[in-house]
Amino acid sequence: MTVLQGPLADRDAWSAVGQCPIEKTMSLLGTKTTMLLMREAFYGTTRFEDFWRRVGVTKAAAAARLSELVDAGLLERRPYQEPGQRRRDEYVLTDAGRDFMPVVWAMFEWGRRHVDDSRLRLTHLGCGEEATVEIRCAAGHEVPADELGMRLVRGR
Amino acid sequence: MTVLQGPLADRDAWSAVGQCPIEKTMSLLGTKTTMLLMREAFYGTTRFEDFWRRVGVTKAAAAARLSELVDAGLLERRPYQEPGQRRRDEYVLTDAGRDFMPVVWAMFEWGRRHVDDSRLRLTHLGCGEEATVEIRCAAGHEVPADELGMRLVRGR
DNA sequence: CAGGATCCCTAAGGATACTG
DNA sequence: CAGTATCCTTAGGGATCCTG
Repeated sequence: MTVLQGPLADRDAWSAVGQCPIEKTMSLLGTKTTMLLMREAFYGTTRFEDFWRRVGVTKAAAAARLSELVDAGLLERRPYQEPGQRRRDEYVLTDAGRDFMPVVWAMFEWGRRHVDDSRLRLTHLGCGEEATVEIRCAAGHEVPADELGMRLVRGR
Repeated sequence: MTVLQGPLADRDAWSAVGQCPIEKTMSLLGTKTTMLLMREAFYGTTRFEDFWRRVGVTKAAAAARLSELVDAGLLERRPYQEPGQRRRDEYVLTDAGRDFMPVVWAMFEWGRRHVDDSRLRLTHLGCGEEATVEIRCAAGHEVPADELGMRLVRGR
């Protein structure tokens, strides 16, 4: 599995490292509804009504989670106006929101392979090939489980 | 964003597709404790005591989530015996568990970049380069948000 | 060390009704 | 359409005590 390097070798001496980013991410966005709202945003949904109906939750739940997503910076409220209607807001992805795609699609892929047996496939529209979520290094190698390590950098 | 192709173009006509794998994955494994237990498993933790202590939860919570992970097939109980001690079980990753790595490390990466500002970095031990979680197609292209689509395959 | 049992608390959601 | 307000239920988790 993941190997801990240098000062990290002793898993119990991690106090200097601080709270884990996984924990912070889960505390902020770790509910089923939140993941499904992000899925919808990736599918192109922007209107409140479409969000709660497609995700299958009540308006109250959708409103609460959408506000959290806006506060966390993954979605942005943008005003729009339909002819003859009053001004409303729609929810659009920010860069931080788009950056969340690997999380959502990694869950999709795991579920598809190990529980769901779904017929849906992620696709690269550019070339038509199937797409997957993978761990890869800056040199371009795909990183298998036993070659993945954790390192502590200094400064920022 | 993600573009829906062919019969999927109308997001509201998805009844044939069935329940989303993301939803199933979150229903099964969507708690903070579960994610942190998987993080520990990736770090190499196998003993019950280490799990609950390092994740920072009570033994009751750890036992409940670990059992779920075993039932879901991500961890496996394996008997071991220390000299002079009774037989106990340790928890080791299965293939399905290793397959869950992109989910956990994608969360890690998002949190590190957008909330935590952590000094930890994923590393490819083979070459020493930094590793990230990315979406890539079978032809080897990295897939940007606006080139990711969803397709419905037939049969299995 | 590896749990199971009990009691209490909190966050997330469902249902339903109401407003601009 | 886009929410807000209220009431209720449930799952996850903390604390504490007990057992093999």
